[in-house]
Amino acid sequence: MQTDLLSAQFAALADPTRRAILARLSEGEASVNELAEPFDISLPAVSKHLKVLEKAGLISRGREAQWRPARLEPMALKGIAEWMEHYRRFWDASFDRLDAYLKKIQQGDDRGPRN
Amino acid sequence: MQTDLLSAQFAALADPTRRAILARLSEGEASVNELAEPFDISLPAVSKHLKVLEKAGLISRGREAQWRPARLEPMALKGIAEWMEHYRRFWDASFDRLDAYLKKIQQGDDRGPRN
DNA sequence: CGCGTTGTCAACCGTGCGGTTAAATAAAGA
DNA sequence: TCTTTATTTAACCGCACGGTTGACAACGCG
Repeated sequence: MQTDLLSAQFAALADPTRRAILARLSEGEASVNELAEPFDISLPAVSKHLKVLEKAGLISRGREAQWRPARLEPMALKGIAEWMEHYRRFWDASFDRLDAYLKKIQQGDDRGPRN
Repeated sequence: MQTDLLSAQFAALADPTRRAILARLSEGEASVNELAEPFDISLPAVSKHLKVLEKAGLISRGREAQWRPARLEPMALKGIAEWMEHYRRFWDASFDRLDAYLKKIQQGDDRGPRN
C-alpha cells in the first residue's frame, strides 16, 4: 500500500479515466452517474476510481440525499507543482533567465531592499 | 499495456525510488552502480526502474565502455507541466478571485435536467 | 410501507509491477 | 585468452490494480 501522498497522487493521475474524471470535475461537481456516463465501464469501477482520487486528496465527496457528489479539491495539485518546480529549469527557457538573474542578485547583496 | 505517454510519465513518477533517481540525475549523469548505491535494492531492480523512466521519455542512456550512463531528458516534464496548467487556477493564489467566481457560478446551475 | 434510484461492498479474475536470484552479455585489461 | 567489472535478461514470486457481477444500503416519494 502507498503511504506517501505524492506517490499516491502521481499514481492516481496515471490513469486516463481518472484524469478525464478530474477534467469533468474542473467544470463543477458531479454525481457518480454523471461521471460514469462518458465511459464504457461499470458504476462500481467509477466508484473505485473516485476512492483512489479521494485517497490521493485530489477530490472530496459530499452527500445530498442519495447522491454523493464529487468535487475537485482545489489545493491538491500544489504538491505536485512544487515537486515539478525543482525541475523547471530543465524545460522552461524563461526560467533559465530568471534563475541566472536571481543568482546574479544573490551574489552581491542578499538582503537588498527590492521594491 | 500503456500506450499513452502522459500516463506512462505519471506512472513512472509514482514510484519514490524513481523520483529519487531523477533527483540524482538532475545533478548530472550517472552509471547504474552509482544510481543504485543509495538504495537497498538489487542492481536488476534499478535497471528495470531505468527502463521505465526511459520508456516514459524522462531519461536517455548512452554508452561509455562498459558503462551505460543515464541522463535526464530535459524537455520530458513539459508535457506534465502543460497538463497541470489547466488546473493551475485551482491552487495558484493569483487565481483566487477567479476561483471564487467560478464557485459562485457553480452553485446556481448544478444538477438541472438529466437523471 | 413498498418502490425506484443511486451508490457502495464483497468476492472474484487476469494482468502488470516491483522485487528477487541466477545466468548471460559487453567491454576493458592482464 | 582469461579475468574482472558493469549491466541486462530470464524466470519466478507476491501483491496491488482495474475490471466484472451480484447483493446490499441509503434515501425520496407515492
